[in-house]
Amino acid sequence: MTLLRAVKGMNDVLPDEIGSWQRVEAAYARTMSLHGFREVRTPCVEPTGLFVRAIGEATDVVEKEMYSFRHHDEDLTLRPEGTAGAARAYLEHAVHAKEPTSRWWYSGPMFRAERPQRGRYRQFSQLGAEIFGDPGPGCDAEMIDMLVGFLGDLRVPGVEVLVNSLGGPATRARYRDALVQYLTPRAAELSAESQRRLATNPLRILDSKDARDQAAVRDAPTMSELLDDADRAHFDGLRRHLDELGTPYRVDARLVRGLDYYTRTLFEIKGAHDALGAGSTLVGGGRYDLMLAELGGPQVPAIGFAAGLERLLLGSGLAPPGHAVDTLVAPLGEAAASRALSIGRELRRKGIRCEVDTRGGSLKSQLRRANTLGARMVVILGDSELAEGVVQVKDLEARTQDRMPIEQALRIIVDRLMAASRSVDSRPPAPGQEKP
RNA sequence: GUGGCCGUAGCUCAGCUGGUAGAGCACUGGAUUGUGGCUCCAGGUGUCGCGGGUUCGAACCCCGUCGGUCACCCCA
Repeated sequence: MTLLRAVKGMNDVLPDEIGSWQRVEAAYARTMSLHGFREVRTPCVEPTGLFVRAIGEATDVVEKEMYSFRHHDEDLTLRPEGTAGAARAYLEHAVHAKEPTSRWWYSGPMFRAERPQRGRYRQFSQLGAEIFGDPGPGCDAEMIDMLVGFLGDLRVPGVEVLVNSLGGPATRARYRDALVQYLTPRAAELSAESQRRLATNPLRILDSKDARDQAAVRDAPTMSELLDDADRAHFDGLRRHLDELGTPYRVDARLVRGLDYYTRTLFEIKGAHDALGAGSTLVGGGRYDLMLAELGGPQVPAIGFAAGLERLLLGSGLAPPGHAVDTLVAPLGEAAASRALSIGRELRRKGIRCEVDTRGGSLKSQLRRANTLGARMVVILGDSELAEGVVQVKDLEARTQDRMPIEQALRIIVDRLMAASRSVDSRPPAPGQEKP
C-alpha cells in the first residue's frame, strides 16, 4: 500500500519549524497592536464572484490560479488573497457607518494553483493589513515605515522599498494608451510573451525580466508624467513623509502589480537574503480607493498590504528557537510511575515546563533525554527514594544532585529556574540569535 | 501551462559511463548491573522512485512514467 502524500504545493510545518513561524507571527501581532490595528478573521472560502469583481477578471490570479469549485448551487473559491474578503466583511457589517477609519490585520492561508517553487506554494500564508477610510498619504507612509521596522525586527537583510503611483483609472487608461502607442512601432524588439501582452495587458511589459523588454521600455513614457494634480499631490505627500521619517525608498516608475484594484500608491518591499531565490518580494501593497464602491459599497478609500510568511521565514535572519523543557521527571520502574506523574502535575502548577519520562527505561537513557530536551533539572524517583518519601534533584547545569523531600524539591526547582530566567531576560539580545 | 536539474538508509550524500551498495549525522544499546553532555565500541532484510528495454550481469546505459526541486509566466 503506497503512502498518501500531501497535495503538491501544500506543505506540513513540523514542530521543529513551528517555532520560527510563531516568532514571526508574534512579532507581527506586536507591530500591529502598536499601530492600532485589530485582528479580523474571515473565511478561507468566498463566493467566486467576490474575487472576480475585486481582483479583476483579466488578472492572472483570477484567470488561471484560483481553486474554484461548484458546491450544490454555489460557485466558491479558496481565497487567493486576503484583501477581498476583508473588504467584503467590512461592507457586509457596515463598519463604515460605525467608525470613520478602521485598521484591520489578518493572517492565514491563501491558495493559488501555480507551479510551486522556492517561496511560492499553492497553499501559503500571508500576513496582511488594511486601513479603511483614510484617504491621505500619511497613513500610506506610516504603513511603509511600519513594515520596514517590522522587517528590521525580523533581521531581514537588504530591505529595499519601491514605491510608485498609478493614479486613478483615468490616468491609467491614458498611460496605457501612451505606452501602447510607444511600444507598437517597437513590437518586433519585444519578447514573444510581451508582444502578446501588448494587446492584453501592456502595463505588465514594464516589469518583464526579459532583457529585450527592459531595453524597449527604458525610454518609454512613465506614469508620473501623466498623473493629474490630485494624484500628484498625493504621491508628493507620501514621498515627503517618507523623507522626513528617514525611511529609505526608491521610486520605481515601472513598478506594476498584478491585481486590478490598485489606485495611486503602490509599493513593494524586497529582501536580499540568498535563501529567497527568485522570490525576493516580501511584501506587496497599495491603495485601492475605488474597490469598495465597485463591490457595491460606499466610496471608502483604503490601503493595504500582504506579506508572504514563508518568504519572511526564508528572508529573515532569525534562528529558530530550540525546543526546551525546564524539568524532566525520571521514574525508575513501574512503582514510581504514578508518583512521577503527580510530581509533574505539581511542577506544572507552579509554571514549570515539565515532561515525565513515561517510557521508563534506564536512568542513563532518561538523562540523555533530559539533555536533548534541554532540561536543566531532573527529578529522579527510584525504589529507594519512593520508600523514604524523597526524590533526587539533579541540576544538569551545576552538576549537583541532592536527596530531599518532594516539597523542598519543588521549591528549589522553582527558585533555580526563576533565577535563571531572570538573568536571561536582563541580558541584551542573546548571541546566537542570528543565522550564520 | 513551459523548460532545466535531481530521485540510493529516517536525514545529507558517495558509489570510477556495467560486476550484485557505502559514509557521516540521527537513533538505540554497551563501556558505567541507578547517573547526561565528551570519547570509544556495537547495532542497517535499503522494492537504489516505478515500469519496460539492452546485457552473461544494471544503482550505473536506453525508453517511458511518477515524484521532487529550481527557474520562466505571475505573484506574497
